[in-house]
Parts: sequence; C-alpha cells; structure tokens
Amino acid sequence: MQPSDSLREQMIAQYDAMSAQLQQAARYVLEHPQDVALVSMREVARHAAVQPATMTRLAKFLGLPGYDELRAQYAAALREGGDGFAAKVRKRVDEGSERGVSDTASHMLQGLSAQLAKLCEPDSLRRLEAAADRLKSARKVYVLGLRSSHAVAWHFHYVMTLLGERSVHLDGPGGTGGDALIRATSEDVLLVISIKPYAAGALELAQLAKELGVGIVSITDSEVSPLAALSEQVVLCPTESDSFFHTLTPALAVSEVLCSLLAEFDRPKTLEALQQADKHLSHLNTYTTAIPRRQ
Amino acid sequence: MQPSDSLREQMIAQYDAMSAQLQQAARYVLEHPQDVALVSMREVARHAAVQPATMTRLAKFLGLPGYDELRAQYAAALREGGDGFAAKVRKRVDEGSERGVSDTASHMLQGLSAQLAKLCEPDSLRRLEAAADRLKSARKVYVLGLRSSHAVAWHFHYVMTLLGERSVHLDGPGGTGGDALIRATSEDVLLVISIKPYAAGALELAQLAKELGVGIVSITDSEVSPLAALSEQVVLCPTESDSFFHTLTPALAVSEVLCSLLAEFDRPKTLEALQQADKHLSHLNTYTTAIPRRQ
DNA sequence: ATATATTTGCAACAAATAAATCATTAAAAT
DNA sequence: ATTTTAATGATTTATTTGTTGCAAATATAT
Repeated sequence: MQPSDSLREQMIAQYDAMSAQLQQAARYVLEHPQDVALVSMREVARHAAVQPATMTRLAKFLGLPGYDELRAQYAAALREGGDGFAAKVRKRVDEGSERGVSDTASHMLQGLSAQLAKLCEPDSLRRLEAAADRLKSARKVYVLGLRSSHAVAWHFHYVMTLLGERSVHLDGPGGTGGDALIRATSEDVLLVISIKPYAAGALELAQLAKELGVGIVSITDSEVSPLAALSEQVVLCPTESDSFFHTLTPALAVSEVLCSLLAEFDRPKTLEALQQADKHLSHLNTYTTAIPRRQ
Repeated sequence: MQPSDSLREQMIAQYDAMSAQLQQAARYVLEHPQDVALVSMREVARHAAVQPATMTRLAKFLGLPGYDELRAQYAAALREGGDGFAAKVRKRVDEGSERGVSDTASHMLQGLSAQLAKLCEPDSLRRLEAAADRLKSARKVYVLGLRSSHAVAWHFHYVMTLLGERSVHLDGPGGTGGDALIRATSEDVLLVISIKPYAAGALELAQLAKELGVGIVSITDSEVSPLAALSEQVVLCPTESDSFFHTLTPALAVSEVLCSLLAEFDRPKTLEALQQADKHLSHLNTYTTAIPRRQ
C-alpha cells in the first residue's frame, strides 16, 4: 500500500528538515497515498493547498528526478495492494536488475512465476473448485484442445487415464476427433481448452457438444473468450509473456490443479487406480531407470 | 477491484456487439483494470495495440461521456479495493472460511510458482542458454517426448513449426515415431524430454540417435537421469508437487523459454516466419474470434 | 455489382500537464 | 542593519493528454 517503504520512511524521517510548504505537501501525500497515484499533480496540489511547483520540489527533495517518479512509485504500490497475492512475486520481477544475455530467460520465468502466484487469488480458486466439482459429477469427461492447447488437453487426459477415470480425448487422425461425441449425453462433461487465437474447430465441437446437452467446462484466457459464453464453468488463465508467443504454462498448471482436485476427492480410489496402472505398465516394461542396451 | 461491476458486466454483455477494434480495447481493459486507473489513455491504447481514438470510442460505446469517466470509475474501484484494510481482511476471511479444497489448489500453485522462480538461478540460466545455443546450431531439430512428456515435446515442436524452423516431432501412429531419424546426421540435434519415471522408448531412441552422431539436448529432472549421461546439454527442471503426480509445468516453462531464446536470436527472421504462418492459417480459417455458426 | 453503412486509421486540435525560469519575499547570519 | 541565503509564488515553455473531424477501407445490403 505504501510506496516501496523507503519513500514513506524517508518522508517521515526528513519531515523536520523540510520547509513549511514542503511539509504541508508531504503531509498530504502521506495521508492520501491513493490520490498521488490516481490524480494529477495539480489537483493533488490543490487539495493539499500548495502550489503545483511545490509538489515537484517535494519530489526533488526526496532525491527523485521529478514528480512523475513519485507518482510512479505510488502507482506501483497501489497496483500490488490491489492485486493482493501476486504482490511479492511481482515485486521481484521489478527488482530483477541483472541485465545480461540470459536476462530474457530470467524475465520470462519470473513473469510465469508471478502469473501462477496470481492464480491463487480467491476468484481463481473459486473457479477452480467449481470446475472440479462439475467434472467430478460427470459420467464421462471428454477433453478437447486443438493446436497449441493440444498439449494441455493431452496431458489432462493422460493423467485422468492413469486415475482410471473415464476420460476421452477428442483427437484423432484425419479430423475424426469429434466422432467420440457420438454417444455423449447430458450426463457427460466436455473440458475444452482454448486460448487466443481460438481454433475454430474447437469452438465448433464445443458448440455441438452443448447442443447435445453436454456440460461444458473450459480453460480459457478471458471472460470474453467465445468459449466463456458456452460454458457452465470457466477457469481463466493468463497467457501473456515477454516472448513472441502466448504462454501455455499457466493453462497447464490449471489443468494439473484440476487433476489434483479430482484425485484428492477420493484418495483410496485414486491410490488403487495408480497401483493398477503401475502394475500394468511394469508388465509392459514401459519404464526404465538404466540406459537401455541396444542390440 | 472492478469498476462498480455494472461497467464490467456491461462490457462482457455487449462484447459481441462491438466491432473488432472495440473488442480488442475492451478485452485489454477487462484484463488490466489497474492500468486504466493508473496510466494515461494513450499508453493503455498502446498496450492494447489499438488507436488512442478507439479508447474514446469504447467509452462512448458504453454510454459514458468520455474516456475520463471510464478512468474515473476504474480509479474509484481501485481506491476501494487497494486502499482499505477492509478489503484485504474480508478477502482473508472468505479464504479462511473455506479451508478445504481451495487450499490444495492454492498450495499447488504457490509451489509451482516457487519452482519457476528457482529456475532463475544462475546455474539454470546457464544451462538454458547453453541448450539454446546448441539447438541454434542444428540443421534440424528432432523433438522427442513420450507419455507425460509428450505434451512438452509437442508444444515445443508446434512453436518451432510456427517459427519456420526445421523441427521434426518423433511421434507417430503404430510406433513409427522413430522412423524420422533415418536420415539424421551429426549436423542435427535431438531435443528429448523425459522425467521420472523414464519411458524406455524415449531412451532407446535417444541412444540410437547418439550412435548416429546426433547431438543430444535434454530436459530432464535430475543430474543422474539416464538421459543426462547421453546428453551434450542438460536443462534440469523440478517435478515434485503436492499432488499424486509429478508436475510437468516447470518442464513446459523451460521449453517455452528455449523457444523464446531461439526466436529472439534472429528477430527479423522470426517475425517474417510468424507473418507467413499468420497468412497461411488465416487462409485456412483456422482461427476465429466469434462463436462459429453451425449449419 | 453497386450502393450504402459502418468501421478504422490518421492527423490536427485545444486543453491540461509537469518542469524550468525568474522575481519576490521571508529568514538567518554577519 | 545589512547582506546573504533560502523559500515561495508567478510565469513561461515544451510535452502530453483526450478529443474530434475526415478520408480510406471494410463490410453489408440491395
């Protein structure tokens, strides 16, 4: 809520060393931090009953290049306060000052880290829970994700398969992916993942499923995503990244959380299913720990 | 945190009635409410990749006299949300009352966030950079990831395809995935993703590739992973999670970073490739922004 | 295919902004 | 008491802001 603390403390500490007008300005700033962020300098000055120039002088007195920097600090503070949870992580991003070659990588990773932290906000958690509940109640879960979202859809389906849940991946060669919906009923749910740019095929299938009475749960990137209008439950995930592309990492994280919530719901059943999968896969020699010898 | 709700809801409700540019502006506003309150209109417009005039038009479309009123509403909302203890305390209370399901989710997400943050350590960054360099020098990049790692492999390959790079995904029906290695040479590199438990098939193929002289770059979970011994470059990613399963999220993040580093290496070429891909995909009507009409 | 709206980008505008400059005033020191 | 110093207020200047008018481009209807 306060600007990087150092500023606030500095103002208090140096308050006695200020001139009368400066004190008056500083006092107002201390007592109305939001105004500094949200209102123009002249208006702040008017409220504080000082000359506009005094605000500039206050900023310079504090060692800042100008009033804009003062406002920027208060704006940043307000941002973090308003956002709540992601605050700490976001701060680290700003503080990251290593300018190197691997800076791109570092920035990206820190950004992703912040985005995941942001998913911990109450609203997101509510949505996750609601989505998990809806999936839980389904007889069968169809999973759909085209193009970039394919990775998320597939992973969700893969994990659900290990769990023994009745998961069906809507994907197949020659555009036959949608065929599995033939026997879908209103007892089933379709989990569809789609982020901008939205693949037309995924939307068409979702639309079709909805007309069949299938419940729709979606992982998408916006309240105004075309998917949102079709869905009973929507989980939102950010996709912005410093790079040329949208990131899928938050979407994947969301899908993993959904898997977890579903698994957690009935732990004994989950454990049993996993043991069964283990046995099956070890019979097939699917996994190894040593480097396999080739003959 | 949201502007008196009515505005937000109005935007969502009337979203479909907006023109393309208006939608783009509205979308940004919805997703970055703080920005509207804290930075100038022109800057918001720049971030939203929209003309300044469009922001004014958006405000008028919503029935407001001008953009200033829009900002005022968002500023007022931010005041209430960010300012008071009240908001935060209320949030905490809400959170506390449901110490159940959403706690699992929150824990997982925070854990993932921390893991990504850890990937910013110098050692990881060095490995990422080295891996990117090695991939950069390759004539062709084969990508391999089986079972759970399939998601990561596929996503990497998908992005690289958009970049126009010569990427080949070692995957195919009926176990024919390895066939693409037939003409692999020492000028090529294989990127293989594998985490515990390691799929035997992936290791076999990697071993084969190595015998062909193909350079191996791997994303894996441990220094003592069987992959590490085969690889010229290894990027390590954590996979531990609170849930029953190993998490793929860090691995995916790593692969996205690698894509970024490769894309960043030759920005002009990247941009050209992306434009070409854009054109191609729009010819095919791959993407949509509206809900497709079904006939 | 043509005509008619609608949407979009551009450029110019007046208003407002923060900072810089200078003159005046008050205070401190000699 | 006078000089020196700092503080304050008024004025000016170069930007930047939000808005508007208009033409090009696009979509829609006839």
